[in-house]
Amino acid sequence: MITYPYQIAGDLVAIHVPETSEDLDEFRSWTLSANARGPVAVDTETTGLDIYSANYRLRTVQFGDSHTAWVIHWELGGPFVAAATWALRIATRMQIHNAPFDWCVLDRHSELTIESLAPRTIDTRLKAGLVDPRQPQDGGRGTALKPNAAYYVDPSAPDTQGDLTAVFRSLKLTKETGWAGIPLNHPTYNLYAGLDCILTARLDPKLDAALDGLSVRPRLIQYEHELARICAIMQRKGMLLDMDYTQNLDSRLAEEAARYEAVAERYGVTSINSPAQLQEAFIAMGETLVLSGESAPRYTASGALSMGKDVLLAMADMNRDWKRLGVRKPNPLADAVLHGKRAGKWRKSYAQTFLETVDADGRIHCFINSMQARTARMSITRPALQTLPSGDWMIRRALLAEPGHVMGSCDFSAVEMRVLAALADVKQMKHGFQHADEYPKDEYPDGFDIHMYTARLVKGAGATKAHRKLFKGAGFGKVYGGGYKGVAAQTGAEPEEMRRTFAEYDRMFPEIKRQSNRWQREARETGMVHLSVTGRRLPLDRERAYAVVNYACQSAARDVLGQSLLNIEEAGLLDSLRLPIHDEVVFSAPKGEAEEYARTIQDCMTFDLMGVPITAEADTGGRSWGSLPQYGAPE
DNA sequence: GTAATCACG
DNA sequence: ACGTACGTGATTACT
Repeated sequence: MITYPYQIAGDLVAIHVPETSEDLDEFRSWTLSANARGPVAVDTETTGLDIYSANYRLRTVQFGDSHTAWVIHWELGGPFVAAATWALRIATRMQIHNAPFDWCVLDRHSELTIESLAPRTIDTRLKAGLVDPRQPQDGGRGTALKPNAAYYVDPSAPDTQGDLTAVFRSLKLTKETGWAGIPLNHPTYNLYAGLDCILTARLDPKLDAALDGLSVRPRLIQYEHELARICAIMQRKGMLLDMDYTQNLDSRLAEEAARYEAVAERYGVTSINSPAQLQEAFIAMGETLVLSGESAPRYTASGALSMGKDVLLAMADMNRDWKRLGVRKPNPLADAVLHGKRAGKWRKSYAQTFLETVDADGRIHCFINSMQARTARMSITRPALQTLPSGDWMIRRALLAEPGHVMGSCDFSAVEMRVLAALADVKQMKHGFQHADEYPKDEYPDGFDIHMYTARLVKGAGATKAHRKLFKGAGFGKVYGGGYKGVAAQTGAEPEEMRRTFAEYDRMFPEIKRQSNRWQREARETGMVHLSVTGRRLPLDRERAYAVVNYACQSAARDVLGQSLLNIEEAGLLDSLRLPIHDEVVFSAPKGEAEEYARTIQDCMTFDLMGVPITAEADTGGRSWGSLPQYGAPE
């Protein structure tokens, strides 16, 4: 047995690395007594993040408590695998930092399943996020092990991940190759593997004390663990990729990008993604960069001339839907850059990422972070399946329902507006939502619409679609905490007209401003934290306290989606779930039962929130995601 | 690493 | 007193 002594928070701790079957017997007897004392911290080291790739390996499984850690060399197989598997089976409670990753690794590479691990798991990363959800770039501590261990356990605790990358470099390995290439017996690797467990074991009670001191509801902590499990199960299932289509798409986009890059090169632009080169070329062509109807060029945050999409579209004489405006002679470089950049982005960010992340069974297993944003919104990475182009079916066409299935999606109707009406007790708005079914069909041919309803409240029966558009902008402005100028800039409306619309909106729905002021005052009295309707802590930036309306609405809408996921599991349809997308779920349903699945999921996404009905509408399509009616792919 | 850009709800 | 668009992920250029 190799034992590494270390000091954590002034205590002597030991990291054991068993080498023989006698050592493993000692590990077993420690496990039995540690398990009797309380939860056991668990962690894994693997060859990287691509859990589902063919050559992926689980290298070590670590177990620990506050003073002792055991690094079991899974990679050696036989008795080591047997001992670790046994320990994972008998553990009554496990503390894991970022459990979904280890659940998925163990589910794929050991005999244990997410279903058997999750109910016994305490995720310290989830707990840290409930204390403070802010990421480091937003002024928070972040939820990684390192900053939390440093804050709660020992300020001088090593950066086990960061320091290892330095070790990788000394071994002529990189951040990418290091996890697979570092020798299994490397002392720092084993020391840090064990230390992570000890730090996790010590972090957990500190976080419990913090959560208790902040009166965070135990039910909320349990809810987040259930959502993490559901998202891990979606990740394990993955989504089928149409390989032939995607390979074809990749080469089509490559050809298209090259074609437009060649055009740009004729104007001296060698990198269409370089704003500096574009600016120079446009000025050389005699462009003033002042958009029609505007008095000055657009600038970026740091004062450079903007070369963004809006500017390029205007020069190419196109609107936001890429339709010709006919107000000027289109600039051929602007047109080439727009097309070239789009083809390049779609290829690199979508088509190629699909092909790089797909597993041997043709499935894409994105990472679903069930509690990522400050508002606890979920995020999806590797690939970012929440952000595929929605105005064109080309990319979504690459993702398929199961054989014999069709794709479905069910999205909430104006959920953030409904949540706003509920949370701010907006009388007239609530009335509209509550009586949505009673409005005449000729007034709302496509069903009740909150923005048209608002326009009618203000303008009377003569309200037009143009009015609706203005009030829709104002509604979004309220949900985002924006002002009329910002909304006017975003929607292209006249600032003066938007200012009037905002005034009318405020008169009709005075409760929003009132609630915003109340929330901001309460937050200032309680350390710049807003307590959401589900008891979630939402830290505010002092200089952007107005954002509280957005945080309250966005996080409540996220919790409504979370409850829907629990309901869908309860209804027995977890296996059909593919993705959560903020106000929508994507599912795969057997062809003959698609309508029934859609109805059930719709029911799971229908509730009452403080007297306001939350409703959802499901759609089903053909085999591909792109074939859903809103995208319109032929198959 | 930062800035800019572009994809989404 | 006044007004503020919110939240993400990924890529590329450039320092």
